[in-house]
Amino acid sequence: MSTQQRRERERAQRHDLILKTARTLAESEGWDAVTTRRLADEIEYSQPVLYSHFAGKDAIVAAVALEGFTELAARLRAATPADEPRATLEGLARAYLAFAEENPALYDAMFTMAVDLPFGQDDTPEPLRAGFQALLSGVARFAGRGDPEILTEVVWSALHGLIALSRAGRLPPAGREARLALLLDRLGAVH
Amino acid sequence: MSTQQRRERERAQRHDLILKTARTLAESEGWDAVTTRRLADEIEYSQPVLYSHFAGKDAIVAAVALEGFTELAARLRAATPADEPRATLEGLARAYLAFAEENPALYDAMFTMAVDLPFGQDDTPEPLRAGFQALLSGVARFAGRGDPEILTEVVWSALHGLIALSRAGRLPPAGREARLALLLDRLGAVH
DNA sequence: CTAGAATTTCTAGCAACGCTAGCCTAACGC
DNA sequence: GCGTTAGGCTAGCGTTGCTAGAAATTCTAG
Repeated sequence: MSTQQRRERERAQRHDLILKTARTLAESEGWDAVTTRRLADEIEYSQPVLYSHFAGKDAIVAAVALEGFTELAARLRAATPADEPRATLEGLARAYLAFAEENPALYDAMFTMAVDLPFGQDDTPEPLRAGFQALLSGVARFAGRGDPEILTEVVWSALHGLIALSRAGRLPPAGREARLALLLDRLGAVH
Repeated sequence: MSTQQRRERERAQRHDLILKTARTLAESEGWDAVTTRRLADEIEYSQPVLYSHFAGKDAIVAAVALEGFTELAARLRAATPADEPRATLEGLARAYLAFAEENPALYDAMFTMAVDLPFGQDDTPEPLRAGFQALLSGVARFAGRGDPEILTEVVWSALHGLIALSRAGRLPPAGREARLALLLDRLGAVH
């Protein structure tokens, strides 16, 4: 009985090793470098073991993305709310932008690659729900008469848009703070 | 002399045929279906001819994306400005969203795939410049005291964010109009 | 009209990708 | 200590983007 427990523990460790390696590799050399061969090589196992843990490469990316949502949610919860609406939103926005900037590959996995992570449905994975909830509970503080969910979705969209366009080289880096200030002015006021 | 002109004309036609076929195929079956073999098959030539027109598959996607920017610019210019700021922004926003909705694969090529189309730099291709300019000239009408470029960038980011998150299934379709209304309220007011 | 030259197009194949069948080894339970 | 079983590995399939070199076509000139 105990040997089986040890095996399961070792399997769990290898499971985490795969995810950790995939993430590290993606962050340092980009997702293109994360091939099944390269990944197998890094963890010092052969390719087929990957498929005993995950259904395929997409599933690995999706699992990494889920980790990302958990971390993002934690970052957003750690953004301490201020007294004023605008300052509260600023804290959330800066936490969100910092997360995306510090973990570009992870953010890509969450929003650009892992398209088939359902959201806003019954079978939405818990980490995704937690991520939205963390943003929502912050935004709800200054939603005023409006629907806090709608406001949260718009805030989220705007932040994601800033990141996506910046990353694609469509927005000049110089105007970063000015764009954020404008966004906070417009969305951080109680209506 | 005339035979060379005919050849150049034929080459140009085939050039356009490749782009048209790639775009149609992408729009109907997704970019995954656009392989060099499939594309060669559709235009009834062999693979290597593709490489006599474009440096590689990425270059084909980039060329399709450029077409997209030209069309998007036209759509935005066609959005007739209204007297009120909010209505003007609404026209632009609806034109932008409609374009993205009607040409999902094209929009993907423009913003998700063709990452190496430089922007905001000296060597920015003309269609990209035109696209931003079309949005800018509309937004500038109600920029108020603020920097119209910054406002344009934020508007653009917000719209792109809405599209990107919606497409990834991250935003419930039901709230579409509500999100747009909120966005117009906040960004379409003169400050 | 024909022979040689030049250009264009195709056939065939390379390396790398995600993924899998089937053998082989090693650990386990009795 | 031995048969059984679980797990990992080798080898290979089909597909991808891309390219070298042969084949075919078109043009030029006598």
